[in-house]
Amino acid sequence: MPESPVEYEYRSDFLREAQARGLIFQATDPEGLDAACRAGPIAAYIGFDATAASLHVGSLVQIMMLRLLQRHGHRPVVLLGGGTTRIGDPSGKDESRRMLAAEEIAANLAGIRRVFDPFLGAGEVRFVDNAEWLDALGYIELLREIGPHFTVNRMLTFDSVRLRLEREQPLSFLEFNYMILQSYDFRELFRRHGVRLQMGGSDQWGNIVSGVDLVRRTDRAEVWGLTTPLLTTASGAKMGKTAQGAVWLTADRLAPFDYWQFWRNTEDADVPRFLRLFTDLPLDEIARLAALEGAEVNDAKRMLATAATALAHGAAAAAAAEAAARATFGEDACGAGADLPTVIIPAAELAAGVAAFRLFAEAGLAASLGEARRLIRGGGARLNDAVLGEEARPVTEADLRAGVIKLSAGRKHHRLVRPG
RNA sequence: GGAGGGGUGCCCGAGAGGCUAAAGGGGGCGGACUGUAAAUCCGCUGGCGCACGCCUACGUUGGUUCGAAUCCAACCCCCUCCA
Repeated sequence: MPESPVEYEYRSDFLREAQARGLIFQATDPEGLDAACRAGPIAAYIGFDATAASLHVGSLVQIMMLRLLQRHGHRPVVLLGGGTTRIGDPSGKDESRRMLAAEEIAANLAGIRRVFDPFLGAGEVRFVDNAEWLDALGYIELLREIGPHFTVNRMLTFDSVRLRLEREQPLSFLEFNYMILQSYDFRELFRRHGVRLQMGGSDQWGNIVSGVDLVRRTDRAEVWGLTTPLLTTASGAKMGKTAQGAVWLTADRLAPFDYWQFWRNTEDADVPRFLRLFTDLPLDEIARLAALEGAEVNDAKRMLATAATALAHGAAAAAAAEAAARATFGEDACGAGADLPTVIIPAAELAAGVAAFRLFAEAGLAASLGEARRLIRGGGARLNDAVLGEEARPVTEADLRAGVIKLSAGRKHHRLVRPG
């Protein structure tokens, strides 16, 4: 990992705000970059590999960075890694990933592409797939043209490589090449679209610096790199992982209600930082919220949750999630919030009677039937707000209240079941 | 190339023929307390209509045994020392 953030007083609007919000970890040549940003609109990119069909909170800092760039009148470019995904980035990973099939990558690309719409849809944004040039690249051609500019000595010193070696984990030659291709991407984007800045997580520093070097050597042009800090919660946990899986940014993977809940449950100590990073709220407003203490922090958490959810799912969905939360957790909790995530189960199934543990698993409140059983055994499962005592208690139409059944796993996880 | 040591569940790590679905910790989930927070305390933590039982799991493959994470063989990978 890079040692320390670069302390530099930025003067361009974009970088100043990025810095104030805590989005900047380090940059190559901060002065030069700052000057370029002040001179006029700059095109900057961040790459996203297609390892899954959607993106989760782990990528949110990058997305917010592009959004901020766009808001300041610059030109965001989203590089989709249709080509590099076939290699696999070793950065920050102890083990090689399994190789993805071409169809899988194609499907993932389409899914990821959609994630950006709510965040960047308001302005200009360019999407580029590096398969466009990487697929056509010949091996000998690449070696001759790019190879001379990389020394193995140097490559071995980069964290992505070094850590894998130190941790006794194999690094395949395939992965070893990743940094070269990412550098090639930067140069290609510079040549094709005038991109002069690559941003990314701090684990990308080595790859980014390589690209900057390559462009300088072969094109004798000045381009820059900028990284965002690696985010952990105040208690030190990696961000965005829950038992049910990652905190996804799209509704098909994680209901807006649950997304809202994720932010609502932020630790106190993280609230000001998250407000700056993950919302567009003005900094002076955030300063006011950050000053709240004790139970009042909850007001700030609600603001955070609603603002963050609005960015990913739209203002309406965010408001609905907030309303559902009020109905579910508030003083006047009337039981079933109408906007809780709803699961449809076949009416016939309900007519025949479903074992409670099975229903919990089907509703997504437990990862397996066994987990559902344990949940009920432990007294954490409720049906229409009444604690379930028996795992296999049959659930039938008789349990419908106003057409739905409310299931709860613990205080925080709720689902409505509707026959259909 | 030679000699030692090692690869265990989501992670770290103990176990050295049956009492082992595998100690302990971390993480996660649930409960209590709270402010839908943190800290703390308690419980749960492979799958299966599951008190029985069956299946899967201790690098891989094969073997010894009534019985193997534990013994043997070959192979793969990692570490240390020597060359």
